[in-house]
Amino acid sequence: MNSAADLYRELFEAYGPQRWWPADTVFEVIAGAVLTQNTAWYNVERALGNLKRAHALSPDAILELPADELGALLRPSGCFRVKTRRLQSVCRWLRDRGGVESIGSVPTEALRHSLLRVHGVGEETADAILLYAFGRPVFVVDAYARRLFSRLGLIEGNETYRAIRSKVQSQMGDSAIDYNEFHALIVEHGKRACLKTPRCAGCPIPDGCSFRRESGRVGGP
DNA sequence: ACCCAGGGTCATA
DNA sequence: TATGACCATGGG
Repeated sequence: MNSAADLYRELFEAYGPQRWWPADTVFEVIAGAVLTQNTAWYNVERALGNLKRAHALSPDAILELPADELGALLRPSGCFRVKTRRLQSVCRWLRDRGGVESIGSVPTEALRHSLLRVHGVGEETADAILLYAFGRPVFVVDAYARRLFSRLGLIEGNETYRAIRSKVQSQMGDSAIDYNEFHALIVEHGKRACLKTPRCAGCPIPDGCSFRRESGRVGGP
C-alpha cells in the first residue's frame, strides 16, 4: 500500500466495479454534480425525479422556470435557494457555450478554468463534471479521499486540493475509466463506515484504513 | 437530540 | 491564508 494505484486495486478487488455516474444524459450528470454538494445521493435523486417529471431536465427548460418554481422542485436535495441559483448559473454557462456538444472539444485544463468561473462550481464539482460528464481522466478529491489517504500515510493531510490531485494522477496514469471507478470506490468504501469510526470492522484494506498511523505501521516514512 | 451527506460562497481577521 | 457561518433536507 505505497501508492494510490495500490489502493485502487485493493478497493476494486473488494467491492468490484461501481458503474458511476447513474444518469441518462450528460446534463443529468452535471445537474447531479451541483445538487449533490454536501448532500446524500438519495435526496438528489428525488430532486432529479422532480425535474424529470416537470420536463425540466435541460438548460433551456430550467432557465425558463421562475426561481421559486425551480426551488420547489429542488427542495428535497436541501439548500434549495442556494442550489437554485447554482443550477441556473451552470445552465447559463452551458447555453452561452452552445451546449454540451460544442464544449466536448475544449481541452481539459481550459474547460476546468472555465468551470471554476461558474458560480457554485468549486474544484471538486469541476473535476466531477470533467470526469463523469466529459470523460476526462482527472481524479476527484473529496473529503473521503483526503481522510483515507491521510490515514494510510499517502499524504500528510494538509495539502491543497490540486497537490493531492497531481500526486494521485502521477501514480495512476490517464485512464478516465480508472478515475471513474476509483472515486466511486472511495465513496462507497466511506459509506461502509470505515472512515467514520476510529476502528473499522471488516476493512478490506490490508492492515486497515483507520487510525493505525499512531501505532506506527501503515505507510509513512 | 444529535450528526452527517458524493461542497461552495461570503464575511471576517 | 485560514477559519467560521450559512445554506436546508432526510436518514441513521
